[in-house]
Amino acid sequence: MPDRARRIPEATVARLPVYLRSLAELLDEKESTVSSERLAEMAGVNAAKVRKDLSYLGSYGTRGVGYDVEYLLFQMSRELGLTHDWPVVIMGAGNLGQALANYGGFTERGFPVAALIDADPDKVGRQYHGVQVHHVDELPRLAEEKGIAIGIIATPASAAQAVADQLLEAGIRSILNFAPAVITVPPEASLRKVDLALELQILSFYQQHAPDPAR
Amino acid sequence: MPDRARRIPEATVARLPVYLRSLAELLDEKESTVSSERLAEMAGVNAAKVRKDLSYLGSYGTRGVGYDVEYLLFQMSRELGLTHDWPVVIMGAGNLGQALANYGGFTERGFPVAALIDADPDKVGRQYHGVQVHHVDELPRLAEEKGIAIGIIATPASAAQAVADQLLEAGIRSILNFAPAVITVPPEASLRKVDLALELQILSFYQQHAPDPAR
DNA sequence: TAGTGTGAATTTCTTCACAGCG
DNA sequence: CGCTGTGAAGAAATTCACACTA
Repeated sequence: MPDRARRIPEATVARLPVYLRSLAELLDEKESTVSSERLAEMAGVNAAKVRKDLSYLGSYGTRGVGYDVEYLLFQMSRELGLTHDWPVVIMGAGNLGQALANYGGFTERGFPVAALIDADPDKVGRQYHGVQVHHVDELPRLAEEKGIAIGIIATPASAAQAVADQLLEAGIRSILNFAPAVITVPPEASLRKVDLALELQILSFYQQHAPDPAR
Repeated sequence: MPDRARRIPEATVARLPVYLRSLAELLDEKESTVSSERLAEMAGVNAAKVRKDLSYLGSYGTRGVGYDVEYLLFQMSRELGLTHDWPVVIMGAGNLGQALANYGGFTERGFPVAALIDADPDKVGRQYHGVQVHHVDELPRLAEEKGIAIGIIATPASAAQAVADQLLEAGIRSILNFAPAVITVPPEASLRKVDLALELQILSFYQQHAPDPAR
């Protein structure tokens, strides 16, 4: 266990990718250094938080100057494990699964879609955006062969837990769940969820409780 | 300002939709009451949290018995502002915008897609899944006429802030941002974000730091 | 001198534990 | 007696404020 002295708080981990994106922009603009203040503005947080967050990675700044963009970008990529690609598998070749396979953003950011999986024999063998649809039974083999470490659940809610179990069974312990269902995984696995309707419902709450109930 | 005595904490608001979904399931199964323990299990949290969260809505439980499923469902819907539909507009009729328009889950949960908006004249006038594409200039009129209160940003990152400003300009103060960019809105507006690649990067971090670095 | 790094203070969120009620 | 509702304790996250140094 890497129980390192300075474990990085969850809230910080969730912000690192935002900083990373900001740094990539700065590199594009040929900026060689950046202050916590500037980075905070770009990331939409405050400067104290940036400094605290970055301090968990190590002392990579220079007092009176700021942070070296390229060096910080490298250190952060390393910490996030983004120095190599992570092939992903998408479970469910329905509307959402197809859309995700079709979405270039994953591959572009180092998460190539290695396979789509569906239980429907009619879909198996097809291709979407160059990604082959396989049967569930192939999952363990594919996971092994293609070194898949992350599974994306894009099935109906009713199938989500079973599909999560199949992923775990195949040795895939990082799961991103798009199905509107609560799924549980053992503590050694990681689970993130994206629930579109839920986000809208949260907005609805604040809309409902807005000072001036516009409309 | 509704500075009511018991403001509901943000963390609680974010969980209410999960409880709501669980309650809907229970209603389906003809369960008339539910304990905090059972609800906690369904929502993937612990019972103390459920009770604390529900207590912000009022004292809707019965000691020794639990919560009346139907009554709690109603009170929660009301609090979340889900007793009526909230028409939404999707900004950007590209891959993602089309996929979202095509995704039935929104309408089904009370967020009908009233319009797609795109700047590209070639796309204006088309329909996707029965949703008409309009030009940006039409936004203020559409917002007014259709009572749109929520805007979904599905444009490239480079356009996201400008599009957010257009939404605010049109009186739409609740925004769900899918573009991989930080956008800022005035304090009276609400903003939620969904960033797919970011979620994968967070998973990558934990994968990287996993006890047994499977693969 | 400008801007980092970080203890300390503050706020927010979670969990505990039990009084109190149906 | 069982389960809610909630003060109080505890943990996590945020913000403050300033010593320190390149």
